[in-house]
Amino acid sequence: MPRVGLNQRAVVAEAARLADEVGLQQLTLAALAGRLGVALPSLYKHVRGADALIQKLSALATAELATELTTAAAGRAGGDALRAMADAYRDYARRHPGRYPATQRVPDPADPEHVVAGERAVGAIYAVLRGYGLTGDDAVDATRALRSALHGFVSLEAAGGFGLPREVDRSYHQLVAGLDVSFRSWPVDAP
Amino acid sequence: MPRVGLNQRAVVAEAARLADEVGLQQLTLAALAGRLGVALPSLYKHVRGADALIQKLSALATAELATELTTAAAGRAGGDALRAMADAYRDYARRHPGRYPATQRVPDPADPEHVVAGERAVGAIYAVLRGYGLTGDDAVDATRALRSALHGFVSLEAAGGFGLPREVDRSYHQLVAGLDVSFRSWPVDAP
DNA sequence: GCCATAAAGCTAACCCTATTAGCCAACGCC
DNA sequence: GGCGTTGGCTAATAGGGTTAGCTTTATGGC
Repeated sequence: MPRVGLNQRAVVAEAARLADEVGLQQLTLAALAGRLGVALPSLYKHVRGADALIQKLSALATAELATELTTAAAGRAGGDALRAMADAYRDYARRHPGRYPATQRVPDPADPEHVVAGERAVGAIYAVLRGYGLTGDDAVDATRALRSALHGFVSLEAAGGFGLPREVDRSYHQLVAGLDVSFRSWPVDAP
Repeated sequence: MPRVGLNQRAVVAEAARLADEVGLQQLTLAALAGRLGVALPSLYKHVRGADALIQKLSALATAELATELTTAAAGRAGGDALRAMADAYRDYARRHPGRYPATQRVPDPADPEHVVAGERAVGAIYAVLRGYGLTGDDAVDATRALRSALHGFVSLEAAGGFGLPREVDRSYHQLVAGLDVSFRSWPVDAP
């Protein structure tokens, strides 16, 4: 009986592909094992269990997203960088409907790769905000605002929450333009 | 053997309480049945199944949220109304960590109560935006932006996504202030 | 008051997923 | 070529959801 020759990387990579096809909720060890041509319990040689698998998938997706955000913002500044990054963000979420929700898991402190990926993603946002002259507490608030707006939009869109016929692209464009305006006069009012 | 005397309302209400305690993901028919002092299959006399239960829970939570948003905005206008509504939104999500995520399910078209609840919630937002002079497509875009920002913030907060020590209340306040600024000059740029 | 019927509960059985234990065989190294 | 490591397997357990079919309670018409 020849071996399939799996390792953790391959298992997680296939899990990511499967998640994108069927959705993160429907990602099941049974289906994954079937995909890999292996019996279900064999997966336990490579991952600790279902939860650990998703955590690893989160690390992978976060790293991918961080890279795409960084690339998008490279060589741009201010509103240009913001728009490019926002587009990259939404684009990733739409191309990877299964991986994207996994990126919202908080990184496992025991997984250095995961932690680094998370820092890279936040760092990319920070860099864009620096272009608006934001640092310190203001940058923290602005980062949270940006993440909230992008994540909120993208997840409502994925959930089918936008019923009306009005073009979603236009709405996203407006949202990002609104963020640009806000960041220009950040912090918006005195506490 | 005396009857417990359940009905769908009671089952869904208890499901909502349980979800708030253990999380929507951990809401299980088995646990719910135990709570209600009934065997698991008995629940099928009142709900079609696990998925239908969550959909009913979504209808309940959406109705509650719509009411709270409407109440918060009543008697206020402009930035005042926006802030009151945003506070009510986050407050609901924090008081009801299990119900809140259920509100993001798209309403079941076959459930008139659910549909109405969804319309009331969106209507409350629309009313606030009318205070900014927004109507038509602009209001659609602004509604999506507002929902995205609030939902994004609240769900990142619930997921523990805000690691830094910076006060979360302050960040939320800034986010809402930023929305206020944006809505004042909406639409932000020409398409 | 009585009985027919609908509704509310039950048990039993089945399927699917995750997990653990323990066995066996393939691969890699010396 | 032996031999340890390790990647795969089967079997078994537990938990959740679902369906079928039975029993008993409440209820309403007469």
